[in-house]
Amino acid sequence: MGNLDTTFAALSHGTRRAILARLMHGESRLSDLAEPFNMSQTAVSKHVRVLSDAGLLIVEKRGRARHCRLNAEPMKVATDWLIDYQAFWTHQFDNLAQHLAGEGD
Amino acid sequence: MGNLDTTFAALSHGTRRAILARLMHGESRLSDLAEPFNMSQTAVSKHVRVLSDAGLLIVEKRGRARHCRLNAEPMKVATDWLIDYQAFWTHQFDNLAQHLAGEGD
DNA sequence: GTATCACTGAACCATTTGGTTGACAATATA
DNA sequence: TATATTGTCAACCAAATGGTTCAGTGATAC
Repeated sequence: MGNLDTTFAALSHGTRRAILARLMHGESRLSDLAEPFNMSQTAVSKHVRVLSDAGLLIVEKRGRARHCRLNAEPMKVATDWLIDYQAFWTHQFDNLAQHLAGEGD
Repeated sequence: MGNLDTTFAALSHGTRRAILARLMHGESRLSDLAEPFNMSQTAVSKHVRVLSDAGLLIVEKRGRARHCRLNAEPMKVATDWLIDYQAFWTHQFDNLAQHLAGEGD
């Protein structure tokens, strides 16, 4: 749990990103999360499991319901990794790359 | 190509992230990319294909070699998506969530 | 022209993923 | 107690993923 592999893998599915987006508005029960999706509750439950394993949300058993809430911490780690490439998407990454290559490793 | 699904999926494998990291230092031939990895060149070629399909690198045929160079643009899109959650990992995302939930959707 | 290098494509394989259904467990309600 | 709600677990399935090997293609070097 919590490594870049599992974080990025968890984020690579639209349904799971939609679940996270929903949880930005506040915590939600699993059945409420499942309602808008055109799939079985079991399927949504599996997606929640993937997100939970990745540490992106926290499930709390309360009565017979499971309440999910966002835990964005792993996203920070993922973002930190991506940010290293910022220079390459902002401007002349092409030149920079050639420059670095020219300087010898 | 270029959607969040394929971008995050491409980033979810350590080998592929290592390839991208290597390309930060400048472009590289496929065989040079493959060298440090303990797997066949075919396997690396497949990873490069995944990255290429995701738009994260550009392959240019030059003579008999394939030269790969970084294209970080899709990372910006992924980062933009992640940044929306920044408030939830910086401070009291818990309180914020409860506040938003309390305010009614 | 022939051999070598760099790479792709096809076939294969094991594992994972994303979905289904049906049975069950646990909790709340009537 | 009986019943409905909430969710999990197990079994199953098709498709995708990540790797292999072997054969072939196209460009370079000798």
